[in-house]
Amino acid sequence: MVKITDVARNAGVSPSTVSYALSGKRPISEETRRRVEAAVRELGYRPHASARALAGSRSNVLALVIPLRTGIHVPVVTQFAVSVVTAARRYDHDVLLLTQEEGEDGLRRVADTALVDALIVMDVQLHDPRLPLLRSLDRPSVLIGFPREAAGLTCVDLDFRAAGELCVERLAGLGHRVVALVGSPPEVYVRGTAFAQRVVQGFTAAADRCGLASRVHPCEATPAAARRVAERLLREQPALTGVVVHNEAVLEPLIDAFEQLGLRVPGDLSITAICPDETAAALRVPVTSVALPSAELGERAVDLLLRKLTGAEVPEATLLTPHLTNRASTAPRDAP
Amino acid sequence: MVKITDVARNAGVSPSTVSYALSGKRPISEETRRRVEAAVRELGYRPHASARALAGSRSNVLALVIPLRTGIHVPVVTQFAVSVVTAARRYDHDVLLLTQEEGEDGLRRVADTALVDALIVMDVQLHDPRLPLLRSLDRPSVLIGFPREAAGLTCVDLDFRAAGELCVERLAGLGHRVVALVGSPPEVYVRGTAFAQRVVQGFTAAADRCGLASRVHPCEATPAAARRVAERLLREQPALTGVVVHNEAVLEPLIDAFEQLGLRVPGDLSITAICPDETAAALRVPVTSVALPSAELGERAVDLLLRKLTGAEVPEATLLTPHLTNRASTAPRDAP
DNA sequence: GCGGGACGTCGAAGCGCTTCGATGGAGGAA
DNA sequence: TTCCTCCATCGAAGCGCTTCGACGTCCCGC
Repeated sequence: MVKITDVARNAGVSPSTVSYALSGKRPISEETRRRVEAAVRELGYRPHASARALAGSRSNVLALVIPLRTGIHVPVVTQFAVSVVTAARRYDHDVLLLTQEEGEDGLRRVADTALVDALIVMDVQLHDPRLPLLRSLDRPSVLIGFPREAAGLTCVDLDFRAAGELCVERLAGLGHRVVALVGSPPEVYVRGTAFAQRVVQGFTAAADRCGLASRVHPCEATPAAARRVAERLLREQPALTGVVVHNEAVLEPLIDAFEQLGLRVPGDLSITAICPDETAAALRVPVTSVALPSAELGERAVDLLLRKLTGAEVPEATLLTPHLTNRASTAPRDAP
Repeated sequence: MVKITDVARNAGVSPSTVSYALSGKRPISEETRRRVEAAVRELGYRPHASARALAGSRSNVLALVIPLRTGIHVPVVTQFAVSVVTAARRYDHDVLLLTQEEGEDGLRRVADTALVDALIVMDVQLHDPRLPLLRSLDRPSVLIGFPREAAGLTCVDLDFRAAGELCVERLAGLGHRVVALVGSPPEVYVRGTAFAQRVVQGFTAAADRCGLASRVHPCEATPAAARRVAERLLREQPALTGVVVHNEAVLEPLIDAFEQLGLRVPGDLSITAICPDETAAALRVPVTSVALPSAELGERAVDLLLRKLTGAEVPEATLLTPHLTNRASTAPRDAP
C-alpha cells in the first residue's frame, strides 16, 4: 500500500504539505502542488479511508435506511437509493445501506461508532419511533416523508396533499362530478404512513372545494382486490366518472376490471394516478399521472444533508411541487 | 464520545485489557471480563469504527455493486440487496452500496482506500470488463452470475441452465410436443448476460432431448411487445401448446394476449416461467414457475465472502439447484 | 538598510484502537 | 524453599492521516 509518506518522499516535501496540497486547506505554491500531483499519479496513491476518517473525524459516508414493508412500492425505493448514491458520489461521499429491520439500534450504532457522518431515513411514519433518537443524535439527518411532529427535523417529500388536489382538479376541470380515490392498502393507513393520509386529505379537500361527490377506498395490492373495489365503486357510486388511484400495484388490474365491467377508459371513466412516470406510461392505457419524483427526492435529500454537514442552516420542510402529465386515461365527461 | 480509555478507567484495567476482553483474542479472567462488560454497558461504549479499522486493518464493511440496466428486474435486485445486508449484519459487517455506473473505478476506489474488506458484484456479464480488475485486487470478491472465464473467481448463481431444462421437462412430462421460450429483451442477449443465455441453452437442450419442436423469442419488457410475440408464436408454431417465459415483466401481458387470441391458460396453452415466486403467485393466473431465489443468493454470497476473509478456501462455482412450483398455468395436453 | 507581513513549508502531536512483547504473581514440581 | 511455568494483565508502539503552531524566506515600505 502506498501512503502519504511515500508521496511526500517522491515529491521531496513533507507529509503535511502533501495533505495540504491535496485538500487545499492551506495555500501551496503552484510548483509544489504540481510535484505532489505528479507523485500521486505516479505512485497511484489513494488515501486510506479509515486513517483519514480517524484524523479528520469525518468518514464521508452517509447512511441510507430503506423500508422493507408491504405496501411500499419497490421500484420507487430502488430508484431512490440509486439517486442517493449517485448524488452522494458527486460530493465525494459513499452510502451505507441499512434496512429498517435493524431499527433504532441500527441508527444508533452507525452514528455512535462514527461509521457515518449523517443519515437519510425513508418511509417515515406519522408517529415514528425513531424521531426522538434522530433528534438526539449528534449527526444530521434528513427524513423522506413528514411525521406529525417534525419540529427540529429536516424533511423532504413530494407535496402529496397538493398531488391529491391536482388529480381531483384535473378531473373536475374535465367536467366530472362524481369521483373516487382508490388508495393504498388498509395497513398503510393503519400504521399512519403520512403520505397516504395526505393524499386523502388533498383529495377530499379538493373534491369538497369543487363541489364533487367523493369517496375513498383503500385497496390491497392484488388484482382480486382491485376487482372487488371496482365492483364496489360502481355499486355505491353509479354516477361515477372519475377515479384517482394512489396504488401503483393495482393500476393495471383496476383498469382491466373497469373495462370488464363494461366501462371504457377514458370513454366512460377518467383515471388519474399518483405513481412513477414509468409505471404510468407503460400501462396498456397510459395513465394521466402525478409523478413520484424519487430521483429528485434522493438528490434533494443528499443536497440538504451535505449543507447541514457544512454547518449551514436548511429549511425544516421541503415539499416538492407535484406535476401532472396528461396521458390517455382522461377525457372530458360526456354532456349529460 | 466515550472511548476505550474511559472504559478502562471505569473498570480499573488498561485499555489493552478492555480490547482483549471484548475481542476474546487473549484469555481474560472471568472476573475482569465482567467488570469490563459492566463498564461498557454503564458508559454506553461503542468502539470508533475508523479507529478500529485503522488499527486492525479490517473495516468490517462489504461493497455491494448493484446494476442499473434495463432488462434487469428491479424487485429481484432489491430483495437481493436486502438479504445481503441482513446476512452481513449477522457477521457484524455493514454494506456499502455502489452503482454499476461507477464502474471499475468505483471498485478500485473502495478497495484501494480500504473502505471495504471485500466485494459482491451483481449482474456479471459473460465478458465482463471488471473481471481482470477483480482478480488483481487484494480483496476477495464474489460474483453473482457466471462469466465465460471464471477461473480464479468465486461465482454464485441459480443454475439457469437447469432451470430452463426443468421448465421444458415439466411441459414434456405433461405431454406437450411443441414449445417456445419467451426470453429477455434482445439487448440482454446482445450484451452477453450469462444467465439469459444459459436459460436458452437449457431450454434448447432439454427440448431436443425430449424430442420437442422448439423456438426461442426474445421479448421487450412492454405489453405491446408481449402482444406481438404472442401473435408471432401462434403464426409460426400453430401447434404450440407449451410456453416457457423468462421475462417477469411480460408474464401478465403475455397471458392476456394469449387469451385475447382465443387460447385459454392452461386449457389450450401451458405456461412455465422463471421468475420470483411472489410474481408468479400474484398473477391473475398463478404460474407454475422456477423461483429466482434472490434472498438465498445474497446469503450464499455473504457466507462465501466471509469465509474467504478468514482465509478459508471456497469453491469457485456455486450453482443453486432450481425448484419448480406447480401452479395453475400448466395442465396435461389434450389428447390429439 | 532594516523591520514587519505574507506566504509556503515543516515537525510533531494526536485521532481511538489493536497488538506485540514484557511483566508480575500464583501455583506446581523438585 | 527454590525454580520454572503459565496465566492474566500492562505499556508502548504504531496504523495513516490531519491539523496546529512554528519557522524560515522573500518582499515591501519607510
